[in-house]
Amino acid sequence: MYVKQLAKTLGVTQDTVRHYTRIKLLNPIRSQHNGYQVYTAADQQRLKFIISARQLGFSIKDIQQIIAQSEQGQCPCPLTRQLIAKRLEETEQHFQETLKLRTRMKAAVKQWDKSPDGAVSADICSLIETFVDPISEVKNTKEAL
Amino acid sequence: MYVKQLAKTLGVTQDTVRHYTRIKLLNPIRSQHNGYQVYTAADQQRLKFIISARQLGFSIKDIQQIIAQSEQGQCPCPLTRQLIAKRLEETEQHFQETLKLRTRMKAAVKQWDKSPDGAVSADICSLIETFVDPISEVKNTKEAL
DNA sequence: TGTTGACCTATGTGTTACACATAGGTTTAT
DNA sequence: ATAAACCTATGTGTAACACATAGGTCAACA
Repeated sequence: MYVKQLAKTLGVTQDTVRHYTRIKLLNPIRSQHNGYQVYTAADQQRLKFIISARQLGFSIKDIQQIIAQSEQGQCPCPLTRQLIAKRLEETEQHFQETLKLRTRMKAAVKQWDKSPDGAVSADICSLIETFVDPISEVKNTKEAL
Repeated sequence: MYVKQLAKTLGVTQDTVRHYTRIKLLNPIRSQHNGYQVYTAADQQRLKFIISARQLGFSIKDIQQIIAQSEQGQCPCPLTRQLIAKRLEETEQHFQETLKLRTRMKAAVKQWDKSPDGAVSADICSLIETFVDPISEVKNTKEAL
């Protein structure tokens, strides 16, 4: 099976398959005939696993670790539990930040809907420069009390 | 003012200042005396603007465009409105994806809390391989009706 | 058998927004 | 003059691929 076929079968891009191959997550065989990478059923199973793990938020390095441990005959489940706990924390963090950013952006759009374009002054963009984040405003107000 | 001072004044890292300098977002002067980058008040104002814009979700390329337009004597506000609309869409997308990922991860942790470590079988990690996403399950169930 | 054109592949480079590591210059005290 | 502390510039690394390029392969057709 060549790269295109494998990629199509599992619903990823060829570049993704090639990327995993470059970093040795997949280990196809070089065709003596034409130099192409030939993927076996084992590679396909491996790729399927990688996709599942990626969907659960594991990084590629996580996956490499998990696979390595599994290949050494050890049960990787404890490692998996430990890794996902860490990743979940990060995702939570990231989620909160994204939420805040979204809120801030919406506030800006709303504020700007009522603001005229600024004059070309010494400033760069008056919209951006005069925007006041309601969130930090509330915080600062509270702190000032 | 050298890089350290500027960075400290505006609360960013020296690497950030250097990065902006490398990509010409900041344009300090080379000291003839020692080859160091010397930042002026204009650079400081510029950096302040960049920080504000970054907090609103603009990419560095966005900021480059906005500044370029401003420097050409044009009011960048219409561009700014247009760009934030696009970025907000992206952030919304990203937010939804992060939310879904978080949900999925939490579901996995919950499911795994009740699962024993799998046996070392032909599989790589039974936890990951047997995880069933409740979200897509619901979806598939609905579709099957 | 030779050749054309469609299709496929491998590999190098680009992407984002910086962080980190290295090597070496500067400054101040001695 | 010299040593220690501090500062700087610059090259490289990061995550997870996407994109562009160059060239090989294969089936059909002459």
